[in-house]
Amino acid sequence: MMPDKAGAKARAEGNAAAEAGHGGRPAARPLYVQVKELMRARLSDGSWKPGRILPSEFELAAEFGVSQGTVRKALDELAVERLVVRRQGKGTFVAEHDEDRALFHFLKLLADDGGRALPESRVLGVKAARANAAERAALALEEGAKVWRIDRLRHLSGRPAILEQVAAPEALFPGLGKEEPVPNTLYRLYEARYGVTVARAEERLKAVAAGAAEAQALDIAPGASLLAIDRIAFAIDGRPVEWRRSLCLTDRHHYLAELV
Amino acid sequence: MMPDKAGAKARAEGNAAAEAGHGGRPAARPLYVQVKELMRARLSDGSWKPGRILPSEFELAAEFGVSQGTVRKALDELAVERLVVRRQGKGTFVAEHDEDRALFHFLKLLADDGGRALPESRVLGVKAARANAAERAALALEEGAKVWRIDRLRHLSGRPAILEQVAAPEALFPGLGKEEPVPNTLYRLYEARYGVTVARAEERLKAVAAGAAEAQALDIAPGASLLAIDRIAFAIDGRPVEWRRSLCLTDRHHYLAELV
DNA sequence: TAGTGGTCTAGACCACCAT
DNA sequence: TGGTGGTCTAGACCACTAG
Repeated sequence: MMPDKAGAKARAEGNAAAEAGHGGRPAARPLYVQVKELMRARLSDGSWKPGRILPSEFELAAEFGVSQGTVRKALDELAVERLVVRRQGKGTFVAEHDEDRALFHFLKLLADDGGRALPESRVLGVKAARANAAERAALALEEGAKVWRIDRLRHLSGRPAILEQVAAPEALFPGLGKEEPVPNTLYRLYEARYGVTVARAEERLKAVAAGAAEAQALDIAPGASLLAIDRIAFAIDGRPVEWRRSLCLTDRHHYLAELV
Repeated sequence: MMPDKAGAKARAEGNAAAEAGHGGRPAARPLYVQVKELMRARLSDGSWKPGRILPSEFELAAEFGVSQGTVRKALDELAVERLVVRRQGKGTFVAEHDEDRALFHFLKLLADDGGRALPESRVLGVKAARANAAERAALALEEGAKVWRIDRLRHLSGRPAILEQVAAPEALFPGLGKEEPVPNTLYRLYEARYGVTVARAEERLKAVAAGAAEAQALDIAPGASLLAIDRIAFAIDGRPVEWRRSLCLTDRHHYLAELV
């Protein structure tokens, strides 16, 4: 543990406790924030892989030279961010995009009757291309950078309901387009195959009119209203790693948002 | 403080500290959760009014017969729920729907260029009526209960953009329809005039086609795509207190959602 | 200077889980 | 039975605010 300012020497010599809490340490950023960032870095760089168990709070405290309570506060906040999962009596684990989380945590579209229909996908096409301006802006890419574009049609309750184009940087996901088959839950693939964990996302919604091709794919009339969802997904370190645009039929489904 | 099970007598006699943390108390629900619920009740029943300062953590701890750390944990969670606001060096305050929060915290519609245009309202009509089936379902009302219905047109960036109907139970807001004028920020009125604090809300979104009357009000073509937002607002105690349906033009605006 | 919330530590006991 | 996270207390010092 290397704190921001003073106290580093004392800490390195093993009397961290005496310095950190009770002593006259200036502490630019709170200790628990520093511990949290160190742990976040391990989650981000692959030192702690998804699904694996973390050292116990006391072990982490000893390693970082802080008290168990400080480690706990850092872990609490990582748990709120869903980067780790606590299981009483067992330990603390690195969060994983299991099938359920991948499918439902980031998919806010529900059936009007309350059910969650399984969103099965049919891939319409996969190709690599130079990123266009919108993709470069969303993904913070340089001019000339390449992306994979995946077009697919997803079904809800057995009916075509979501027409979707996914754009992902080729540099981050080499060979993604050659995966056979492209799985239904891309985030699991990003995590397992490329070590990229999607931690959060931003979605921007608009109501738009269906174009001719979209109408045909979704089996609706041209000009019908569709819910357009633009999503940017961010990795643990905050980098944007995927951009997708989904056109959704909302005659029997709706998008649910909770405001606190 | 009346804990769930055992320890009540000891606590009432003043040695709560000895019993609660170190003793053999079974503790069905954690102490801090019980403290939190007690404080939530005070916020809900008007004992602690919006804007007022709370007793200090030590005073609350003494009153409830727990340690300051336990009160702190309860307050931390209430702060996450935005029911209280902490200000270092000053104290902890009951959260208030100030102009900004009322306008922007629950309004997720942003201009595409990133600006937040002030949503000015023009009231089209206010009337009392028996709640229809949809309103009864959303607001958990009995057959025959009455609601106020407020129709209004809201402008964003100077253009008509949101056509909205608000439904609020008459029993909860007597005389609401006679307020002159009906203010732009209803939640502030609910709070200041009726003691009802909106704590959270659920929104369900769909893309719909504009009807003739809607198209005229919004100055668009009939059949154009609109974003329909159904919102149910809940008070601190969890009761639904308002239902509103907003039809939004999204050609220059979008709805922003964050997924964690 | 006094009071408040914010951080940090230390140590106790509980509930849960695997063995 | 031993180890884990979960709760609770106690007491210290810091940073901020106000008089």
